[in-house]
Amino acid sequence: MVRGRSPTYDSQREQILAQAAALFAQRGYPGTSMNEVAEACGLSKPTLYHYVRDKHELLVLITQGHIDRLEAVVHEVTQQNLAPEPRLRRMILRFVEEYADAKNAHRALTEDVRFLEPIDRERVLAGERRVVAAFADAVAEIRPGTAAAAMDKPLTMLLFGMINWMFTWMRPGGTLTHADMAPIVADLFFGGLGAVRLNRKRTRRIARVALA
Amino acid sequence: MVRGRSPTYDSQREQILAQAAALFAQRGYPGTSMNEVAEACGLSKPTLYHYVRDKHELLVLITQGHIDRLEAVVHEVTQQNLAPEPRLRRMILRFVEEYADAKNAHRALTEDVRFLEPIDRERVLAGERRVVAAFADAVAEIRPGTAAAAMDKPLTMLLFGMINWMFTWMRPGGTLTHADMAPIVADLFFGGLGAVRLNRKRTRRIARVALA
DNA sequence: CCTACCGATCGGTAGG
DNA sequence: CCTACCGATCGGTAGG
Repeated sequence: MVRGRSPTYDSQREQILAQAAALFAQRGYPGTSMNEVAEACGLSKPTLYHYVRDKHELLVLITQGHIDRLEAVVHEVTQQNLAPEPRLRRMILRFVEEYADAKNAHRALTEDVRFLEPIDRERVLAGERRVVAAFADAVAEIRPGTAAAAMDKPLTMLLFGMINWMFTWMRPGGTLTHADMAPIVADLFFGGLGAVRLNRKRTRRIARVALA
Repeated sequence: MVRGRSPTYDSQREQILAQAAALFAQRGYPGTSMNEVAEACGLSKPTLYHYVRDKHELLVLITQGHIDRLEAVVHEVTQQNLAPEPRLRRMILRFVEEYADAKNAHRALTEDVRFLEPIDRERVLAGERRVVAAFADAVAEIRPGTAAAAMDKPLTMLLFGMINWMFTWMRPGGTLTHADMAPIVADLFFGGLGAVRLNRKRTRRIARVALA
């Protein structure tokens, strides 16, 4: 006969993760103390430790949870069987929305993943690689041909740069929302792909590098 | 009669800044101890404190020095009196080169500026704003007209996203160098500008927001 | 330029 | 024997 956890245990834990993510986003993982996490949650430190094993577990749950949601978005969009361009446009929009909803977890993912233990870091980075691969696949289908294929990944990373950098300059209460920016990012990227593709001299040079 | 500093004082100080920048880039500012800085420099901690007043001064010198160099690049390119597009292309290339040379300082600038004291942070951010304004001016000259002017700054920030994000995924020893990427970023951006500009429906909506 | 320390705070846990 | 907490303090280490 198991008495079980408090009915509020899971929601309390979720609130702790949200507070910790906000503090990690503001002050970084090493710059955040468990005392501050406890205080932000309105809990004593021993009570905080009732809900989480240690500081490290907070970072694991925040970063892994975020990358899991991003992977879920990728799978959801992939299952819609869209053509490459609408598929990538859809993924851009859904990612920007996800970043806006989970901006604290997103910053922790981009800046604090280095503080994970190797085994946890490797699991998170594997998720990141699968996400990047899904985007790069769409880019590759939009840019068919073997010579320029070496540029699919770098171009995909430029796209991630535009959307990952948005959280550094967009104001939460501004007139321009994340949802407004998504189609602009997509237009800029798809419009720009044509300009990069048409540069034949470079394509030949890149192909030489790829074959070397 | 002043005995003066050791002739190696300034070079020793530069080496300390370089080592500290590398540690801040790896482990973040709060995650780096002065013991680690001293050890990396092959100095005792008291000797380290002979060259720098405190941990904070290291961060000030690293971030301010980097933004000063970036502003110098802006002024150098501006004085060449190029047309808007070649001017912006030149700035992109020179920035990417500067980031490659000072990637540790660049990461400290982007991630650790929040740990500066308010007065130092404000000075650094003022430099960043002048740099962004110089890029945004070139973007505005490339996209003349009043209706779409509200998008000059967001588009400029997407450009910064592409180049600022490069340090997270480019491998120092890879076949693709930072100098290779600069014209690709420029092609993608200028090619994409046309696609964003041609979207008249959105331009009207953005204009309404700007006038509201 | 060293050892030896300080006030404080770190992440984490004791007894009750 | 579980959970949900408290005031106080653990062993070590931070910047200086």
